Amino acid sequence: MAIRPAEQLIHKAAWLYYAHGLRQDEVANQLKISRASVAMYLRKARETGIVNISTSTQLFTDDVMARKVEDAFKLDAVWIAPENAYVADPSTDIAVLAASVFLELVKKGDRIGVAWGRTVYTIADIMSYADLQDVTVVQLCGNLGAPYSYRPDQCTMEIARRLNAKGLNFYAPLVLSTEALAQGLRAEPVIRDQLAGVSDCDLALYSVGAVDADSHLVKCGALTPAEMTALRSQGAAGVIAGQVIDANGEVLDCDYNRRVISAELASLRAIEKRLMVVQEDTKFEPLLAAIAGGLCTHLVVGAHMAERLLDHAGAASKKAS
Amino acid sequence: MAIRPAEQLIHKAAWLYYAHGLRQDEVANQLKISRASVAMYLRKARETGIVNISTSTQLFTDDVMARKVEDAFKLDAVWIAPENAYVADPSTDIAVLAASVFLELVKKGDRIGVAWGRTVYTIADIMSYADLQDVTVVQLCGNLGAPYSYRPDQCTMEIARRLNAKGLNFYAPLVLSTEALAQGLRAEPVIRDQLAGVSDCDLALYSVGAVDADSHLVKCGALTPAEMTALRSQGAAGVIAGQVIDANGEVLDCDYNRRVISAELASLRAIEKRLMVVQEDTKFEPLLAAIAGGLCTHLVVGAHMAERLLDHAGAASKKAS
DNA sequence: ACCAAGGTTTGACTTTTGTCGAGAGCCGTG
DNA sequence: CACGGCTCTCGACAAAAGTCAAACCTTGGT
Repeated sequence: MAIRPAEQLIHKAAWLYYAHGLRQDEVANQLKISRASVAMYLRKARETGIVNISTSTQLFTDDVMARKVEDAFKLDAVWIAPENAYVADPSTDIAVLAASVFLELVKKGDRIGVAWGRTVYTIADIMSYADLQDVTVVQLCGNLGAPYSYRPDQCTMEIARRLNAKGLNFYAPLVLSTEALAQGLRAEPVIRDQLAGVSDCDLALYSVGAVDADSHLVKCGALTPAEMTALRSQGAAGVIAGQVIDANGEVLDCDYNRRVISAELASLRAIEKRLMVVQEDTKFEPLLAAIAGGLCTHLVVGAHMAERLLDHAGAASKKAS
Repeated sequence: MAIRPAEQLIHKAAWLYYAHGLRQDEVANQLKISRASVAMYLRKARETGIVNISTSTQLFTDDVMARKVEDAFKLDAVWIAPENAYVADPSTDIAVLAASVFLELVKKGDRIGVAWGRTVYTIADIMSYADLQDVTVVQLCGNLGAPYSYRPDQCTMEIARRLNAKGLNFYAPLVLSTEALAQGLRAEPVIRDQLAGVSDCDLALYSVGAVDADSHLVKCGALTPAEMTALRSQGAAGVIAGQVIDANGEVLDCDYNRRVISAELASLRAIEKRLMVVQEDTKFEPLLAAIAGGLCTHLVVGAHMAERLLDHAGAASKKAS
């Protein structure tokens, strides 16, 4: 930096422009710089989180359907992204909504647990910047080998960066080749502390993975397609933070899970706000499993998925009566 | 309204524009309306608090001076508005800052106590809109006769309006002619409940009044200039929520105070965050009194006032040693 | 002392946004 | 059922904001 006009000037410009409502050229005059610079500073201010532009996500919770889903599944809050595309790329719609919701849920001083996956990374990627103080973002599960780009540590770091928060990574592989080694690693102080700290989180952000050949676990090489199929027949219904869960949302008793380094589901359940985001319609079963397991208090889904959830709940209650 | 496109459309437009980052003409296309309408909706969205643009007030707390004041007076947080005008009208600068700070301190579900005065009204007036849910704004003290425009109920209502919150007014005169009547009124359920509810607040916003002929109490006819002078010689040092306090920040034992309907200082002290805003440099003594009385945990002042505070603190500590 | 690299600043240009008055649809009322 | 009064809507213009390449410092290395 030249003479580090950075922070100070950016802040002043942002202040005059956004708080006082001056025009850019007025700001330029006050600060004795060119209007072009002001424009640039303002962009930086937005990118740094010095100014915060957020839009209320009310509309998406106020929806009747959202209320029904809340009631049917006893969730604290549900947001439904209207599928009836009023936006160019509907697939990012859920992510944009999720990012807004996330930012609305975060408070200063919070500790946030973040899992991994395409969904989470997409959210991180489009999330706007904020200036939360004393926020810590912790990684919920071990890392995966290189080939894939939505690595747990990347998700954690990226979100921490956007929030101006501290990122707490831990470097252990997500899955090891033997159970004994996994146990050993889990006992390692660095790892143990990290995992123990998960239950102290105020907010968790994750998605749920499908149990099929398209799963990240397969793509990353943690499991072969064949193993995945086998797990499925053993009752696997979804993947949470790298762990395979059954239809009740409990850890599936299988060799793979015993070799995984990740936060225990009990720790996750101890987190007050568990924000789950599901983009793909194909993840219906996994989502049901996650909800059944109490792994989600706050939910962001598309309209289509919401309908399926309601249908399911309706059918279930009819059968019960 | 034609077919009440209001909420829904405004919200969608705001969403596409601010969250998705589309341009106005793109939004117009999506929504099948003209760009001009979009521009109008967006303005409404901002005015309704559907979108929130806030700028961090960090710069003003990060200041060295602010830290010193915090330490010297044991305050939780201090914001200093630089007097060295880098803005056209420096007097509103403090108010703008105060409004931002206020919005930063408010949380969803909060209960907020608001006093009255020019300062408070100015803040309310320039405060941007927000969409806080479940916020209640309560009036801290009785009302004043008509002539003056910064009436307690107006301040309360205006702030409530900006926040999309519920305003809780109570209609009693600030000061009565006899002590007996005041006592009677205070015992009245409507009034008593309101006053009792003050200590449940999470945040208070007020300024401190001067004890001179310019005081609002005089201008509003609650006191004559002569009475004010008399109070001054009895030890009056400032005015908080309509009550006269002495240099220690305690209620002055005088006839006037006994006739006032207002929140007790003890209730005010029970409020976690007490945000005091002082615009005028002449209110030095009153401010000292308020601080001494523990009536302020968060403070917004101008640079000049901050200097005087520090000088005072420095002198006091020197004398002590 | 000179040069290259990196970042900042600027003026000129383009795109985007704000605004205004006119027109159009809807309602309650006489 | 025609009439103001009302708000919403639109097109066109003016204003403001965004962008870019070039000029310009500052710094650190050679």
